[in-house]
Amino acid sequence: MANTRAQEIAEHLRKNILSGTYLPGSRLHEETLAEETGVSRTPIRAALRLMDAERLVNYFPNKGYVVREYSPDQIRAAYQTRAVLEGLACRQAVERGLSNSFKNSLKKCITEIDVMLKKGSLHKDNVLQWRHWNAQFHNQIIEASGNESLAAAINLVTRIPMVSNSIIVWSTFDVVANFHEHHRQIHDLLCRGLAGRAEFAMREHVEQGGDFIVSKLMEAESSG
Amino acid sequence: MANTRAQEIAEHLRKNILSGTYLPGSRLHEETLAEETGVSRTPIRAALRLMDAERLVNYFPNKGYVVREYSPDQIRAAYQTRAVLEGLACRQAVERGLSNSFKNSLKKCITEIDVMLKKGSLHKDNVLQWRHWNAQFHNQIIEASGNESLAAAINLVTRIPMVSNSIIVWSTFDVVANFHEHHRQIHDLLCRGLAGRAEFAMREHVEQGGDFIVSKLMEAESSG
DNA sequence: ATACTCTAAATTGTATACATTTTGGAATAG
DNA sequence: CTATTCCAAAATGTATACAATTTAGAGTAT
Repeated sequence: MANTRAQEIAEHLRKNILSGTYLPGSRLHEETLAEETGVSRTPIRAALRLMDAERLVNYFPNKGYVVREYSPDQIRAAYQTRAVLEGLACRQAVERGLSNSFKNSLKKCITEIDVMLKKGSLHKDNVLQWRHWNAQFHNQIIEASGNESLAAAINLVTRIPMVSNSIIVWSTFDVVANFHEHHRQIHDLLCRGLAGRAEFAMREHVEQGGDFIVSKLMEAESSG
Repeated sequence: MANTRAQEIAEHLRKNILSGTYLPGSRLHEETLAEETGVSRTPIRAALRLMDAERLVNYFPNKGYVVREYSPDQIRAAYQTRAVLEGLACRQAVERGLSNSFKNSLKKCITEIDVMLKKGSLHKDNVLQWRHWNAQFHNQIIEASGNESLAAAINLVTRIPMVSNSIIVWSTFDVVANFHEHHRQIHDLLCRGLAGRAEFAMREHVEQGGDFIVSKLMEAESSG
């Protein structure tokens, strides 16, 4: 895993763009980044090109790179796209046949969150954990589909500056509990081999996630 | 549109990889490419990074770039992914509302191919035209969906070395005629506002395209 | 004041030189 | 003959110098 500098820089940029350290619309100045990270412009430029291909920044030839901005409509559209893709992941995972180790591994994602929710509220410290097990749940299904193109497409579509990693919006307990029920249902449908129902349950799950995020963003926009 | 050298090189590579001039599995040597194109390694490397992000090549750190190889299973998976995505494009295009100019423009893609097929056989010279109007049909629907993420995901998934641009396999008249009927049906469903049926008609259309390509590839593999 | 031109600074794009890593084969030991 | 070690050649990764383009602001004319 001894990567090249450019890849480390790419990881650095990805993280800071997704988390909002580099805000949407802000310019990414090559020399500044080079000084910040202690390398020359060469690997910086290589990393920036990757960010462009990953749709995290906009590239304007001879002008530079700007962190990509998403309107609420665009975010909604991205979630709708993700919804059909993750639905497909469920269907193909079933069609391919689920191993017992997969079923157990997926079950763990649910029981871990069970523990957190048992208290009736979600502690600040648990949010990171919740994000971990939530991501695990989704990623394991995607991997179980055995469809590389699908995985790549989902990656492309889910990484949105300042949204993907936004922690705050998920703090509403009721919503988290509701999504947790979705996961439980999806797990059940998968294990019972009900490919079609699992597909659409996942679709709806992701669509609701998108609805929630967009509504939260609109809220924040109008108030602050 | 006055692009940078790196972008020109990227276009050059993309074209040659998709068309099979650079065969899957073959190594892309930086200095050789630099000599071929008459530029230094710098823009070559920039372009190669893009090819990596577009999944047209595999990048092995400190080793180099190799044109990506797809197994029949992977190609099938890519088509299945594309199928749900283009299905979504149909649904969203309807939900968004179709302009008259769009309907006519889409209709033209059908009538143009009508002319070609009227003779009962497909001339060699027409194949390029057919590919043009076929691509137009699909792209117009994608554009009409107004979903940028969706368009990006489809681009990612449809560009497969030596397959996307393979002309030969589409030369079977009956198959082309059948797909043409699909287009006619999809156009009709779209214009009648039947979003759900259009979604699944397109899904099935693309899936059948995948079936055909994979079967042709297997054929060619076992014979040659 | 406004709009325009022109120039210098700033920024990105490319070429080249150098550093690091990988590769391949000769030499050698078993 | 096989396997191993080691070194030189080749290829990729990075830094730096230079070219081309864009940007910003002073100066000027209307």
